[in-house]
Amino acid sequence: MTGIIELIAQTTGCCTPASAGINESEAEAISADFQVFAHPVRVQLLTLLTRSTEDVCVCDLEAAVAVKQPTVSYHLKLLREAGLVSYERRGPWAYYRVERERLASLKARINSHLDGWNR
Amino acid sequence: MTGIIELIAQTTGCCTPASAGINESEAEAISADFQVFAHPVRVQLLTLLTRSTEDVCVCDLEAAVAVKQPTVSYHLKLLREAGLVSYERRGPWAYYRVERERLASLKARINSHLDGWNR
DNA sequence: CACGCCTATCGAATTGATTCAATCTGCTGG
DNA sequence: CCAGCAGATTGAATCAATTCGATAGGCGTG
Repeated sequence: MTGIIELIAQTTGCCTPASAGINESEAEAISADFQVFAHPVRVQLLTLLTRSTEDVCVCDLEAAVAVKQPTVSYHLKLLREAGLVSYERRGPWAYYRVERERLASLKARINSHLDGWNR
Repeated sequence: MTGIIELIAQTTGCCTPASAGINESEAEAISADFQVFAHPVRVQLLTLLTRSTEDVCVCDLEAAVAVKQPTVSYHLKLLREAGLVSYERRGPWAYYRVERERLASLKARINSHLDGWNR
Protein backbone atom coordinates (compact mmCIF):
# COMPACT_ATOMS: atom_id res chain seq x y z
CA MET A 1 0.00 0.00 0.00
CA THR A 2 1.20 3.47 -0.82
CA GLY A 3 0.41 6.01 1.86
CA ILE A 4 0.06 9.75 1.67
CA ILE A 5 3.60 10.28 2.83
CA GLU A 6 5.04 8.30 -0.06
CA LEU A 7 2.78 10.01 -2.56
CA ILE A 8 3.89 13.39 -1.34
CA ALA A 9 7.51 12.28 -1.49
CA GLN A 10 7.15 11.13 -5.07
CA THR A 11 5.50 14.35 -6.12
CA THR A 12 7.23 17.00 -4.07
CA GLY A 13 10.43 15.36 -2.87
CA CYS A 14 12.85 12.75 -3.99
CA CYS A 15 12.67 9.40 -2.31
CA THR A 16 11.30 6.66 -4.55
CA PRO A 17 10.30 3.68 -2.41
CA ALA A 18 11.21 0.85 -4.80
CA SER A 19 14.95 0.49 -5.14
CA ALA A 20 17.08 -1.72 -7.39
CA GLY A 21 19.52 -2.60 -4.66
CA ILE A 22 21.15 -5.82 -3.64
CA ASN A 23 20.90 -7.34 -0.22
CA GLU A 24 23.60 -7.06 2.39
CA SER A 25 24.82 -10.65 2.34
CA GLU A 26 25.27 -10.60 -1.41
CA ALA A 27 27.24 -7.40 -1.06
CA GLU A 28 29.36 -9.01 1.63
CA ALA A 29 30.15 -11.95 -0.62
CA ILE A 30 31.15 -9.63 -3.42
CA SER A 31 33.34 -7.44 -1.26
CA ALA A 32 34.97 -10.51 0.29
CA ASP A 33 36.17 -11.51 -3.17
CA PHE A 34 37.91 -8.18 -3.58
CA GLN A 35 39.33 -8.25 -0.05
CA VAL A 36 41.69 -11.07 -0.97
CA PHE A 37 43.66 -8.79 -3.26
CA ALA A 38 43.29 -5.70 -1.12
CA HIS A 39 46.66 -5.92 0.59
CA PRO A 40 50.04 -5.26 -1.01
CA VAL A 41 51.80 -8.18 0.63
CA ARG A 42 49.21 -10.63 -0.62
CA VAL A 43 49.48 -9.11 -4.08
CA GLN A 44 53.24 -9.54 -4.00
CA LEU A 45 53.07 -13.11 -2.80
CA LEU A 46 50.47 -14.09 -5.34
CA THR A 47 52.38 -12.45 -8.16
CA LEU A 48 55.52 -14.28 -7.20
CA LEU A 49 53.71 -17.58 -6.99
CA THR A 50 51.80 -17.27 -10.25
CA ARG A 51 54.95 -16.30 -12.12
CA SER A 52 56.80 -19.34 -10.96
CA THR A 53 56.31 -22.68 -12.64
CA GLU A 54 58.04 -24.33 -9.70
CA ASP A 55 56.79 -24.45 -6.15
CA VAL A 56 58.30 -21.63 -4.14
CA CYS A 57 60.07 -22.00 -0.82
CA VAL A 58 58.84 -19.75 1.99
CA CYS A 59 62.35 -18.39 2.42
CA ASP A 60 62.13 -17.00 -1.12
CA LEU A 61 58.76 -15.46 -0.42
CA GLU A 62 60.12 -13.92 2.75
CA ALA A 63 63.04 -12.45 0.86
CA ALA A 64 60.72 -10.76 -1.63
CA VAL A 65 58.55 -8.78 0.76
CA ALA A 66 59.23 -6.13 3.35
CA VAL A 67 57.68 -7.83 6.35
CA LYS A 68 58.92 -10.35 8.88
CA GLN A 69 58.43 -14.09 8.81
CA PRO A 70 55.31 -14.39 10.99
CA THR A 71 53.60 -11.77 8.86
CA VAL A 72 54.40 -13.64 5.68
CA SER A 73 53.05 -16.75 7.31
CA TYR A 74 49.89 -14.88 8.29
CA HIS A 75 49.21 -13.69 4.74
CA LEU A 76 49.97 -17.10 3.31
CA LYS A 77 47.43 -18.50 5.69
CA LEU A 78 44.80 -16.07 4.45
CA LEU A 79 45.59 -17.05 0.87
CA ARG A 80 45.36 -20.70 1.88
CA GLU A 81 42.01 -20.12 3.54
CA ALA A 82 40.83 -18.44 0.36
CA GLY A 83 41.84 -21.62 -1.43
CA LEU A 84 44.26 -19.78 -3.70
CA VAL A 85 47.45 -21.48 -2.60
CA SER A 86 48.49 -24.74 -1.04
CA TYR A 87 51.72 -25.97 0.38
CA GLU A 88 53.73 -29.03 0.98
CA ARG A 89 56.58 -29.67 3.35
CA ARG A 90 59.82 -31.05 2.00
CA GLY A 91 62.25 -31.70 4.74
CA PRO A 92 62.59 -28.60 6.84
CA TRP A 93 61.18 -26.37 4.09
CA ALA A 94 57.70 -25.47 2.99
CA TYR A 95 56.93 -25.04 -0.69
CA TYR A 96 53.94 -23.05 -1.84
CA ARG A 97 52.13 -23.17 -5.14
CA VAL A 98 49.14 -21.39 -6.63
CA GLU A 99 45.92 -23.32 -7.02
CA ARG A 100 45.40 -22.09 -10.55
CA GLU A 101 41.86 -23.37 -10.93
CA ARG A 102 40.74 -21.76 -7.71
CA LEU A 103 42.43 -18.55 -8.71
CA ALA A 104 40.78 -18.73 -12.12
CA SER A 105 37.35 -19.13 -10.58
CA LEU A 106 37.90 -16.24 -8.21
CA LYS A 107 38.98 -14.13 -11.15
CA ALA A 108 35.88 -15.19 -13.04
CA ARG A 109 33.74 -14.26 -10.08
CA ILE A 110 35.36 -10.86 -9.85
CA ASN A 111 34.82 -10.34 -13.55
CA SER A 112 31.15 -11.07 -13.16
CA HIS A 113 30.96 -8.64 -10.25
CA LEU A 114 32.54 -6.02 -12.46
CA ASP A 115 30.10 -6.85 -15.25
CA GLY A 116 27.30 -6.20 -12.83
CA TRP A 117 28.36 -2.56 -12.92
CA ASN A 118 27.95 -2.15 -16.64
CA ARG A 119 24.79 -0.08 -16.41
CA MET B 1 78.42 -12.15 -8.17
CA THR B 2 77.27 -15.41 -6.71
CA GLY B 3 78.98 -16.27 -3.47
CA ILE B 4 79.58 -19.59 -1.81
CA ILE B 5 76.57 -19.16 0.41
CA GLU B 6 74.18 -18.82 -2.51
CA LEU B 7 75.75 -21.73 -4.33
CA ILE B 8 75.31 -23.92 -1.32
CA ALA B 9 71.71 -22.78 -0.97
CA GLN B 10 70.97 -23.63 -4.58
CA THR B 11 72.52 -27.01 -4.26
CA THR B 12 71.67 -28.14 -0.77
CA GLY B 13 68.80 -25.89 0.28
CA CYS B 14 66.04 -23.94 -1.32
CA CYS B 15 66.50 -20.21 -1.59
CA THR B 16 67.13 -19.00 -5.11
CA PRO B 17 68.46 -15.44 -5.02
CA ALA B 18 66.84 -14.03 -8.19
CA SER B 19 63.12 -13.53 -7.73
CA ALA B 20 60.40 -12.50 -10.18
CA GLY B 21 58.66 -10.24 -7.73
CA ILE B 22 57.11 -6.82 -8.06
CA ASN B 23 58.09 -3.86 -5.96
CA GLU B 24 56.14 -2.68 -2.99
CA SER B 25 54.72 0.52 -4.45
CA GLU B 26 53.39 -1.29 -7.49
CA ALA B 27 51.75 -3.79 -5.17
CA GLU B 28 50.25 -0.95 -3.18
CA ALA B 29 48.76 0.60 -6.29
CA ILE B 30 47.24 -2.71 -7.31
CA SER B 31 45.77 -3.44 -3.90
CA ALA B 32 44.38 0.09 -3.70
CA ASP B 33 42.31 -0.60 -6.81
CA PHE B 34 40.75 -3.62 -5.15
CA GLN B 35 40.20 -1.77 -1.86
CA VAL B 36 37.52 0.39 -3.43
CA PHE B 37 35.20 -2.58 -3.81
CA ALA B 38 36.29 -4.27 -0.61
CA HIS B 39 33.42 -3.06 1.55
CA PRO B 40 29.80 -4.21 1.34
CA VAL B 41 28.30 -0.77 1.75
CA ARG B 42 30.34 0.62 -1.12
CA VAL B 43 29.34 -2.36 -3.24
CA GLN B 44 25.70 -1.74 -2.46
CA LEU B 45 25.91 1.96 -3.20
CA LEU B 46 27.76 1.44 -6.45
CA THR B 47 25.33 -1.23 -7.58
CA LEU B 48 22.40 1.00 -6.88
CA LEU B 49 23.97 3.90 -8.71
CA THR B 50 25.06 1.96 -11.79
CA ARG B 51 21.65 0.37 -12.13
CA SER B 52 19.92 3.70 -12.17
CA THR B 53 19.77 5.79 -15.29
CA GLU B 54 18.68 8.72 -13.18
CA ASP B 55 20.72 10.47 -10.55
CA VAL B 56 19.93 9.04 -7.14
CA CYS B 57 18.98 11.03 -4.08
CA VAL B 58 20.99 10.36 -0.92
CA CYS B 59 17.80 9.56 0.93
CA ASP B 60 17.26 6.64 -1.44
CA LEU B 61 20.80 5.45 -0.93
CA GLU B 62 20.35 5.69 2.81
CA ALA B 63 17.19 3.66 2.65
CA ALA B 64 18.96 0.87 0.77
CA VAL B 65 21.76 0.16 3.21
CA ALA B 66 21.91 -0.88 6.84
CA VAL B 67 24.02 1.96 8.20
CA LYS B 68 23.25 5.43 9.46
CA GLN B 69 23.44 8.63 7.46
CA PRO B 70 26.95 9.79 8.40
CA THR B 71 28.29 6.40 7.43
CA VAL B 72 26.61 6.54 4.05
CA SER B 73 28.09 9.97 3.59
CA TYR B 74 31.51 8.65 4.53
CA HIS B 75 31.42 5.87 1.96
CA LEU B 76 30.09 8.21 -0.70
CA LYS B 77 33.03 10.43 0.02
CA LEU B 78 35.45 7.56 -0.51
CA LEU B 79 33.75 6.75 -3.81
CA ARG B 80 33.97 10.41 -4.76
CA GLU B 81 37.65 10.51 -3.89
CA ALA B 82 38.17 7.44 -6.05
CA GLY B 83 36.53 9.43 -8.85
CA LEU B 84 33.77 6.87 -9.28
CA VAL B 85 30.82 9.05 -8.39
CA SER B 86 29.95 12.71 -8.37
CA TYR B 87 27.06 14.64 -6.97
CA GLU B 88 25.03 17.72 -7.44
CA ARG B 89 22.80 19.57 -5.05
CA ARG B 90 19.22 20.26 -6.04
CA GLY B 91 17.44 22.27 -3.45
CA PRO B 92 17.86 20.59 -0.12
CA TRP B 93 18.74 17.26 -1.72
CA ALA B 94 21.94 15.77 -3.06
CA TYR B 95 21.83 13.60 -6.17
CA TYR B 96 24.60 11.15 -6.91
CA ARG B 97 25.56 9.57 -10.20
CA VAL B 98 28.24 7.14 -11.35
CA GLU B 99 31.12 8.46 -13.37
CA ARG B 100 30.88 5.68 -15.90
CA GLU B 101 34.14 6.40 -17.68
CA ARG B 102 36.10 6.47 -14.47
CA LEU B 103 34.44 3.29 -13.35
CA ALA B 104 35.22 1.71 -16.71
CA SER B 105 38.87 2.59 -16.45
CA LEU B 106 39.12 1.24 -12.92
CA LYS B 107 37.49 -1.95 -14.13
CA ALA B 108 39.97 -2.13 -16.98
CA ARG B 109 42.82 -1.65 -14.55
CA ILE B 110 41.54 -4.42 -12.33
CA ASN B 111 41.22 -6.69 -15.33
CA SER B 112 44.80 -6.10 -16.23
CA HIS B 113 45.84 -6.84 -12.67
CA LEU B 114 43.95 -10.10 -12.89
CA ASP B 115 45.59 -10.87 -16.22
CA GLY B 116 48.92 -10.46 -14.52
CA TRP B 117 48.09 -13.60 -12.60
CA ASN B 118 47.62 -15.80 -15.65
CA ARG B 119 50.86 -17.73 -15.17
C1' DC C 1 14.20 35.81 9.06
C1' DA C 2 13.29 31.94 12.07
C1' DC C 3 12.38 27.07 11.62
C1' DG C 4 12.84 22.59 9.81
C1' DC C 5 14.75 19.45 6.58
C1' DC C 6 18.68 17.32 4.06
C1' DT C 7 23.27 16.01 4.03
C1' DA C 8 28.37 16.92 4.76
C1' DT C 9 31.84 17.00 8.22
C1' DC C 10 33.99 16.52 12.78
C1' DG C 11 35.49 13.86 16.66
C1' DA C 12 35.36 10.11 19.59
C1' DA C 13 34.72 5.33 20.10
C1' DT C 14 34.79 0.98 18.32
C1' DT C 15 35.95 -2.66 15.52
C1' DG C 16 38.87 -5.11 12.49
C1' DA C 17 43.25 -5.96 10.21
C1' DT C 18 48.02 -6.15 10.39
C1' DT C 19 52.52 -6.75 12.56
C1' DC C 20 55.91 -9.15 15.12
C1' DA C 21 58.40 -11.14 19.44
C1' DA C 22 58.07 -15.27 21.53
C1' DT C 23 57.06 -19.88 21.35
C1' DC C 24 56.14 -24.44 19.49
C1' DT C 25 56.66 -28.23 16.22
C1' DG C 26 58.80 -31.09 13.01
C1' DC C 27 62.88 -32.32 10.75
C1' DT C 28 68.05 -33.25 10.21
C1' DG C 29 72.85 -33.98 11.03
C1' DG C 30 76.08 -35.29 14.35
C1' DC D 1 69.31 -37.98 21.92
C1' DC D 2 70.67 -33.09 21.26
C1' DA D 3 71.40 -28.80 18.89
C1' DG D 4 69.90 -26.10 15.22
C1' DC D 5 67.11 -24.59 11.43
C1' DA D 6 62.53 -23.64 8.81
C1' DG D 7 58.24 -22.11 9.37
C1' DA D 8 53.45 -22.23 11.75
C1' DT D 9 50.94 -20.42 15.59
C1' DT D 10 49.96 -17.59 19.65
C1' DG D 11 49.20 -13.33 22.04
C1' DA D 12 49.77 -8.69 22.55
C1' DA D 13 50.43 -4.32 20.54
C1' DT D 14 49.65 -1.25 16.95
C1' DC D 15 47.53 0.74 13.18
C1' DA D 16 43.76 1.54 9.91
C1' DA D 17 39.03 1.51 8.75
C1' DT D 18 34.51 1.98 10.02
C1' DT D 19 30.61 3.74 12.68
C1' DC D 20 27.72 7.19 14.44
C1' DG D 21 26.27 11.20 17.74
C1' DA D 22 26.69 15.87 17.47
C1' DT D 23 27.10 19.76 14.78
C1' DA D 24 27.25 22.91 10.84
C1' DG D 25 25.64 24.85 6.58
C1' DG D 26 22.65 25.30 2.74
C1' DC D 27 17.94 25.68 1.18
C1' DG D 28 12.90 26.26 1.11
C1' DT D 29 8.77 27.62 3.60
C1' DG D 30 5.75 30.04 6.48
